[in-house]
Amino acid sequence: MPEGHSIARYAAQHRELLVGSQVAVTSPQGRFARGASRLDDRELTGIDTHGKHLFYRWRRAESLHVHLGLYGKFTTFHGAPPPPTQGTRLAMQADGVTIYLAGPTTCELVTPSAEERIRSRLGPDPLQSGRRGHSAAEFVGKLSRRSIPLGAAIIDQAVLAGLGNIYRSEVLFLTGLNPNTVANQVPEDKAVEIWDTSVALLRRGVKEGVIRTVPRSRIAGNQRLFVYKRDRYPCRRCGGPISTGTMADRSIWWCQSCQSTDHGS
DNA sequence: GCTGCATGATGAA
DNA sequence: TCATCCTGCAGCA
Repeated sequence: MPEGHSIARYAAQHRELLVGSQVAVTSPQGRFARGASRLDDRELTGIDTHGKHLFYRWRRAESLHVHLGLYGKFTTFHGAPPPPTQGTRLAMQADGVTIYLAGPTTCELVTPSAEERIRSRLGPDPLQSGRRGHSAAEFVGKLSRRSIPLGAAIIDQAVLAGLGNIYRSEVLFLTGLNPNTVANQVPEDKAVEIWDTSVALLRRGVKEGVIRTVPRSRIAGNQRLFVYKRDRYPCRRCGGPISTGTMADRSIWWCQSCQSTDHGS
């Protein structure tokens, strides 16, 4: 679930439900007990995101930094919540709403300087496109300094913050780029296209709550993607085979003929 | 009931 | 490049 669009949705939902309220914060599991006690009964003043990272702001307290990793999940309950499970790291309650957090990679308090260190390692976030530090130009610059394969570069959060393993395959298909292309060999106009495509896809993901890259009119059943995990099916565009391999330690899929290394020139 | 895998990231080697 | 951490569930017996 959690690529950048999911994080943005959680942030929006939690803003709606909790910002402006005094929040009862606990750690039923106990692993965040100390942090929870520092936040308990404080007012939540805002929530910011950067790629897959969440930062919760409180009146007179350090920020809460959450990263869901591969398994982390928030669950929201209106009214009486079920008892927390053994895995419930964090519980936030206010105004009849309860939010549980289970399985995060990170759930910690951060000082402003610690947050700065985290953010300084992150590239531009397509969902913040237009804000300072989050532009196509920033992305193009970072991409041009990498001599790793493009398929590895665009899920490197230091290059582009927010894309995960599904989006990387889909973005490269939609831009017609082969994942094996060396990042710094990508022409600038194609790099800008990667950024613009990421912006559009992530925004759609935020709006719809699922990752969909295939236009609605072409969707058969619930098949929403062009290439991700589709190596047993023909390419939706050319009918050719979908290739798969491992890149940056994770599986990747692409169409050999639609995604030519020389980008069709 | 068990195994392996997954939309993530880190740190050691 | 690999082991590791965390949870949930599909697939298989």
